[in-house]
Amino acid sequence: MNPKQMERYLKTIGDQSRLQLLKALEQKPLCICDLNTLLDVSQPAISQHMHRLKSDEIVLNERRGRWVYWSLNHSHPYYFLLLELLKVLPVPTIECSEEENPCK
Amino acid sequence: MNPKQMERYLKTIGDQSRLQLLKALEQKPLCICDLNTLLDVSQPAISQHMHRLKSDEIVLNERRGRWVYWSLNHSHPYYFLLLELLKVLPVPTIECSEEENPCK
DNA sequence: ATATCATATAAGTTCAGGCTTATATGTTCA
DNA sequence: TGAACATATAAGCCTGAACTTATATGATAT
Repeated sequence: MNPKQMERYLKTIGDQSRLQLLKALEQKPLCICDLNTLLDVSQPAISQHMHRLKSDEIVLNERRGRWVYWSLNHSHPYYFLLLELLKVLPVPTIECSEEENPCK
Repeated sequence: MNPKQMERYLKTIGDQSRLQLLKALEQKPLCICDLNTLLDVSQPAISQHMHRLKSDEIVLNERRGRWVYWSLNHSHPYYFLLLELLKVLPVPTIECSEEENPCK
């Protein structure tokens, strides 16, 4: 790995919004509308963050009907290093039950 | 640690110039003029990078006469995580002997 | 088929930060 | 003391990226 590639990886995870999204996904796979209850930004912003993470293969996604579910890529070379970083972050509050999140 | 603080740390190390500077310091303490032979940027740029790293306590510095020597801070909470990242980077070529570097 | 809902893409704005050059500060030594 | 050298600070430029709103795409279900 060269410095430029490592910079790219660190810039991808080095964003407070994406760190919170990753922390939420550490618990379980979630769709965009679940993740949208976590941060105070627009739906396109969430989508853009997730695609940035995907372009670096840090997360995986899978469509299930109308929803696209996102999860951590356990096979990423820095998956364990990422877990080490996420360890010290607070678990965010996500609303993903039918009663709480109107998207279900 | 909150997401904003972690973002700050990752942004500090997530720069290809600073990664190369850190990799060089992993080998041994060096002064600005040594580090200046490593990257193709100006002396003020090196100085600014080092002060950014110092403000996050990732490196330490110590004046010895005209020179200021910089070293990794082994007591930083993420020192070992940093070593893990630096492990995969190539060791840069630094000129710091009297013959090679005119600053000595 | 078409309305509805979830997600993605496009385009534009704003702001942080990494560089530059110019200059100031600090140290040594004749 | 002042010249020479190492480093730091100041100010300005330019690019990338993190948002926004508007709109397009894709899937389900009536």
